[in-house]
Amino acid sequence: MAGTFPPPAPFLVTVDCVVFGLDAAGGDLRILLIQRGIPPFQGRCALPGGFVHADESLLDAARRELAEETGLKGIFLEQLYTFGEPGRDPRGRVVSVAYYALVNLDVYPPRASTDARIAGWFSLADAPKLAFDHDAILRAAPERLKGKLRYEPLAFQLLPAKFTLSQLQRLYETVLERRLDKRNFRKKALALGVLAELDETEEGVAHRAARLYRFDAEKHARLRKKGFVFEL
Amino acid sequence: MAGTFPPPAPFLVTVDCVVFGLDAAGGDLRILLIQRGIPPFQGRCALPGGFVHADESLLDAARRELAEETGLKGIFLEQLYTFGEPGRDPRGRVVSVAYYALVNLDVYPPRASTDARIAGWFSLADAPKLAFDHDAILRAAPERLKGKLRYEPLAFQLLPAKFTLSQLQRLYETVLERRLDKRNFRKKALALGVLAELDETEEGVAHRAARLYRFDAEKHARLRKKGFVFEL
DNA sequence: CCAAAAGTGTTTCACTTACACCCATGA
DNA sequence: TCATGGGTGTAAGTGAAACACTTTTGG
Repeated sequence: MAGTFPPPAPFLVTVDCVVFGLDAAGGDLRILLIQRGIPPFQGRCALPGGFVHADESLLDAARRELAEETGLKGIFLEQLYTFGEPGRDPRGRVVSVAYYALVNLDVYPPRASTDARIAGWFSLADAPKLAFDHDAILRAAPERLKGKLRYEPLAFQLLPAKFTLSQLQRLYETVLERRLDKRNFRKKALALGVLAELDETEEGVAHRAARLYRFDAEKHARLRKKGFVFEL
Repeated sequence: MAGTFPPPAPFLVTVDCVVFGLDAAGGDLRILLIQRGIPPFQGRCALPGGFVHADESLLDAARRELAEETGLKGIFLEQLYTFGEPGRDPRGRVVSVAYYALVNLDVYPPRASTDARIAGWFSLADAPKLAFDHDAILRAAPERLKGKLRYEPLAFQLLPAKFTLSQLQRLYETVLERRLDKRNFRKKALALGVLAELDETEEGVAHRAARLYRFDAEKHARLRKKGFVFEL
């Protein structure tokens, strides 16, 4: 590069994804890990991800790697943070742009299609030690989720399309790590005006069936344009 | 890289800094731009920044570039977002990790020390068209600042060490783009318990001199450990 | 004495919190 | 009939918002 000294150093760029999934009961937030099929760290657990290709955007790369390594497509994906300490990757100077993804476990049973094996869904508490500096990436993600859940309708990415208010509440309790009052939560949730009540109830439960709701994304988009801020 | 196909693409990595500065009156938030001394976009305005060296962290690179191009040292610096669209830089595939910085204009009159010239402090409204995709980076920064100012004591990075409550209020009004009630603001600010009242007043004003305060960072750190969350 | 900003309390309203019982269902 | 979670209202308290005048200082 004319005029620059020292000359720019060559880098490799990867994307890595922290994929959050909610179990059916809604009481446990899990992370999807893969097991590396190739060195370095062969056999170790890691976040799904890989090198960004020459002609694709960072987001496209994250989408592609997620599809290749986990089979997940079309799910919520947002940039989290970029990690670039020298020495974080033995293959050389590698910068990793981390993303976090949200998915409902029921709808998308993941399956790998490349040489990375799905290791499975892990609770944050009992995730194994990961390859590279993926532990640090993993720790950063729940903080972001915690912060965003309050002010953006991210919860509906983790729930099935039709859900009960109790499921929604359990999700908030799980992510925010505190108990919420049932009556107050329901009042506030319904007052938002973006939950559509369905003429259906859940099935196959051994107690009174709960009413189902869906998130009205169109209504939310309309309200947002008028200055409305989702807050729960 | 054994086992990867196609082989990882080579990238260059830059850091770019959106430097916010507050004018003395406190009513205008400005951005520091430099004028590029070398191609590409020679002569155009741009954000201060440059290539990350082989052996330095991203944050260190941001600090170094900021010092080289603007003379600013030891100021608040936090990662903002990473931009990596193919084609965003004519020199090749370049990923830019953007940072934002906060500085008080009085304390740090900036001066360049490399071939990048200081172009000056610009209001967001009348910033010129920038090199690369720096316009997009520039647009992202105030959003982040707006969000963080409410929940973290960032304001004190923009103000002088000793400031009046009116200055603080003007800053909040400027960044949040809405008027605040004077009595309510002062009540809330003082109730936080992290502002130390000084036995001094401002000088050289053509009206009643206001009491000066400073931010008590130690007290804030102590309170934070006990679960206190700054909120204004 | 005038202009300019500093400084100061109270009331109203909205929202948050705390709290307990009956209902519907399937096993 | 029992166990399980679904569903509901009210009262008290807390924090936010609205609001106007007097004080101090330098010019």
